[in-house]
Amino acid sequence: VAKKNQHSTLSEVAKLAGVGNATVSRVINGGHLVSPKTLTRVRDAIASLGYTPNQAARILKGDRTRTIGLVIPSIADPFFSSCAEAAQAVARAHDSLLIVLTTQNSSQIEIDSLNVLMGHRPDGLIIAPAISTDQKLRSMLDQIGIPAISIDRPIPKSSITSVVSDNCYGAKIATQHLIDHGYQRIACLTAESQLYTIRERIRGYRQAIVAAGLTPLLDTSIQDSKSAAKSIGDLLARPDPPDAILALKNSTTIYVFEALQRLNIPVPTAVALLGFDDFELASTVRPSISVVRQPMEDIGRVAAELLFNQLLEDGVNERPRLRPSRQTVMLPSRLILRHSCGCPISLD
Amino acid sequence: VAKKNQHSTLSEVAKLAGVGNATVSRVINGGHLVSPKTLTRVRDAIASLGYTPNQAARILKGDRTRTIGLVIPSIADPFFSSCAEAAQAVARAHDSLLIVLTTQNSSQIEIDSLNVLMGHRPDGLIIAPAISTDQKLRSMLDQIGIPAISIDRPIPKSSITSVVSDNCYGAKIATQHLIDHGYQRIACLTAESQLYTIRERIRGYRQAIVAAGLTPLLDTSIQDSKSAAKSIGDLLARPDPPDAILALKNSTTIYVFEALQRLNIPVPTAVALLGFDDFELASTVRPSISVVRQPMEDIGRVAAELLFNQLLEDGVNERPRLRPSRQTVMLPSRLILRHSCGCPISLD
DNA sequence: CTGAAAGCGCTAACAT
DNA sequence: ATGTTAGCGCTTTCAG
Repeated sequence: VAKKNQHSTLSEVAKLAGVGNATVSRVINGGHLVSPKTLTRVRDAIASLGYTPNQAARILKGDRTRTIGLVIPSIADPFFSSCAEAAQAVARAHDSLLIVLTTQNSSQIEIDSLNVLMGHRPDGLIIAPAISTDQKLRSMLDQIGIPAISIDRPIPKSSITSVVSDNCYGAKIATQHLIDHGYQRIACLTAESQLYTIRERIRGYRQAIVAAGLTPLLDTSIQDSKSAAKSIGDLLARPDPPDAILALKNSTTIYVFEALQRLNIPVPTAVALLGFDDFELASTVRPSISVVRQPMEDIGRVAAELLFNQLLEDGVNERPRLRPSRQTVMLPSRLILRHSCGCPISLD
Repeated sequence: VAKKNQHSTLSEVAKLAGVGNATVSRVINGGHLVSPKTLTRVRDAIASLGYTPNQAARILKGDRTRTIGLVIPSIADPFFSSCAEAAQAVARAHDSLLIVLTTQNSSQIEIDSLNVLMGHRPDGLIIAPAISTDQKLRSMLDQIGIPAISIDRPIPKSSITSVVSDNCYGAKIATQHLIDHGYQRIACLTAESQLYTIRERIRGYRQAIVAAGLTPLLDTSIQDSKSAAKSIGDLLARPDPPDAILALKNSTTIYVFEALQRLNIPVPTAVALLGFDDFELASTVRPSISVVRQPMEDIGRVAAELLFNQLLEDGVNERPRLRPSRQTVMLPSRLILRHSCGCPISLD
């Protein structure tokens, strides 16, 4: 007993308007080549039936589905939700639907999500890989046969273009800024040192430190404010205690700030602090926290624009070019100076 | 010159495996009623072709599309992205896809989004109405013929179930808490007083104030920390200056905090502060800020669960019952006590 | 257990 | 300017 779909169909509209299917189809696709009278009649029929074209049927006809996929670790993470918002705006401008799937940073869920997504035959796809070195992911992405772009994390050895922020440079100028302030022993604190973004930032930190003839001091074990406090305690107990701290990711910045506060260590006088990733209250807390700000929205926007560019090109050339040459687009981070690094800027 | 879709099809799998279409269909739908030998053969064929069933074609066959829609003002807003994350988890558990569309709080975009969404024939839909009193929205929702649930804001005069937090009660206990502390002149600061949520909170504030025989003191003009400072300045200049402030929404809480800080007004000694909506740094700033915390994830989760319940029921009864009786589900807010209200809790 | 065949709603030739 | 018709890829009777 098939429960008949209660949605009206194109044929019903055609019948009601007393025209053929093709005419209705023309009307819903812009109404060209249709006489004004018919146009009105059909539009009235559509309105009175509350008809909406069934996308599944259109998609089934082939070619473009006007759908793109976005696969990200989490939708609640400000970084990725900003990317998603920007990507959605671009998709909308191209008259396409963005389907967002989350992976919780699990490779398995990622593969499952990709399979679900592919069932909907997206025209293209943007992904922030859970584990960018994952072999399965790489081969899967090579198989799917639609343009893909990675964000936040490049996929090594693949031909996939990626859009990332200039993590290395951002960390480098941040470190350099601390050096310019005259700090000599700059510690670098972080977690998740296996991630591409973090490794890049560490690299930037190292470059600046070495170039200045200083000694790197790295602790990658900051899981929460407790471990931050422990780390800072250990650091300060050394014969050569740090006079500045560079935190390489959002949570670390906050944990370090909390720890310094709890340990009653005056910032920036005893120890200066410079963090990564801006957040709403960075300018409100005392002292306000200087940070490297990543262009989150830009990453989502540029990735989506690049994707649609590829789609357009592929549409023009008959067969999609084997692969557009791989590239990595680096978007500039910005140093936001506040008080915690020792800058004498006045609050407003 | 139609560019043939490069995806393989069910028929191709069938040909390769040397079986009929129906058999392949059975395999991808669980593999019941198929002999083990055939099963393996078909599965191998599927794997070697990298075949993924085309959802559009399945959907076209009718019945369930295993898709639900979520229409929210913004995906970058922590409140809604938390809802979205929770709803997606529920959808996934029901083997369904969640399609998220944003409205920027514009009624027009909302209607457009709804139309786009309906083209994909979702089984049901969750919506946080841009303007919950909007007449067009209401009639549209009544037309679409699929179960819908609203979140955060009920839709008056409609039969749509909604899931909201107990804004009124939350504001009431917050106010009561301040009263219990002994504050006598409690001002209430907010913005967007036309929104349902805010109106409810104002109601709760009033109830508590009046019940205690105190005088309400309301300012709904807090747009930023500048206007917060102005408002607070005015308030303190009165002959009967407030000794406590209740902020009714996230941004107001922060603006007020910033303003108090900038004006060098000691909290909670000169003026106590209690805010709405928890945020990551509420416990980090000094003093830490007491707030009413809304169950954001629960709202998304419960709404999705309710929706799937309705879908299941509708599936059982032949025709969807005219309308399940309308209801409003209120989820409890919680008072998170920290220092800003005057509580002597020790930080940990 | 398995296959043949009839559509699902729409688009795109091809006719008229 | 408009109607006819053949599928798109899949599910689902209905017969073997």
